[in-house]
Amino acid sequence: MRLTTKGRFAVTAMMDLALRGDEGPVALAGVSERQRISLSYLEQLFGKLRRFKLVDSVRGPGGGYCIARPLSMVTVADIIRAVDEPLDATQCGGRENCIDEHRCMTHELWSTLNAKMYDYLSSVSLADLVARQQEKEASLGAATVLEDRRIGPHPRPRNTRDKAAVAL
Amino acid sequence: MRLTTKGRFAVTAMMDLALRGDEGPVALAGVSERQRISLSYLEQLFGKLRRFKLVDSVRGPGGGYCIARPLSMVTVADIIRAVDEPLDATQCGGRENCIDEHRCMTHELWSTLNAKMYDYLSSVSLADLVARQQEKEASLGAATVLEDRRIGPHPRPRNTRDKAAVAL
DNA sequence: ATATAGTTGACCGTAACAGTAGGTTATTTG
DNA sequence: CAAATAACCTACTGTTACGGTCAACTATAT
Repeated sequence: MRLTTKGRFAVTAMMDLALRGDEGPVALAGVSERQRISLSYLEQLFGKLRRFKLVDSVRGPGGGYCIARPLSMVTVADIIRAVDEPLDATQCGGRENCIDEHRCMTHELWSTLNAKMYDYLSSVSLADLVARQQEKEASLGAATVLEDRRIGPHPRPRNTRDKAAVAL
Repeated sequence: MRLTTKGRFAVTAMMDLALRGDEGPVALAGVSERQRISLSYLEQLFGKLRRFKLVDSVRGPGGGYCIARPLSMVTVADIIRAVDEPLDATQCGGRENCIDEHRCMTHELWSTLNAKMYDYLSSVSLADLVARQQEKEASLGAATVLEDRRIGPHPRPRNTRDKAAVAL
């Protein structure tokens, strides 16, 4: 399991979707500006997330992405696996540094570590992250963090019931 | 905490040292052949390990490296920290993707993961790995894994009491 | 004196990451 | 229908780190 900003970006973007998922599809342009992530880069990441069935896409005006399952069924491990393709680059995949047919002396060490990381990231779902985030916002009394930062007129399409940009 | 083959190589090499540490300094040339790791690469790694005081070096014929502390006082985390310099590249170090002065929504997620990885790797010492390895060898009845694979004549210097190449 | 072996620094090819740019296709709205 | 929107796709860039090589140097033991 590899850990890079790629995976972090993906989790952050999925969080953004989760927090405003009930307003219909979320456009990447919005995610890009709120989370300060390059739009084209997001498009690449969401291409992968879509191929892994973690999100559904809606094309055309008012379109965007929706999370494809209940938030409690999407774990951080799922997201990272989707974008950071080679899941277990951490281990010598049988060959490579493993001597002869014996497993290398440290083989178990790495596979155990891998499992521990995977266990943790699998234990955290988007629902958990959303709950944690809302808790934080409530205690701060501030809705600023997730405000819409778009500069232009960019009128929200359709479902903008302007339920306040705050939360779920 | 980054995980790469660099760290794996370093741990493997330290294991090699640990397993024959009582025969005096261990030359990198031997480690290189036994563990199939490029000598020059090992030299780089051990330069770092030495600067982090994890090993002591002895120059000249019969020289090599010794582990600088009791095996139980050297953890895998120590080794990885020494060679994979930027310890916590996993987190946004305060800036970078963290929005405004607020910590980004996923900040805690990553720092918790980091702590979990660190906890595990800190809980495993070279003494543990050595014990595990000897157990494995005993049950296999095979001493082949750690045999000296040098091809040339390369006579062992000094302390070669030929205590059998097997173990501690 | 000579061979050994650690020490240092420069260098190289590859691959992955992070990001950019341009285009195409589908869908909604006026 | 036409125009705007936004997903989709491909190719390309610049940077970084990894994995590894090479050559020169210094200290030490025989």
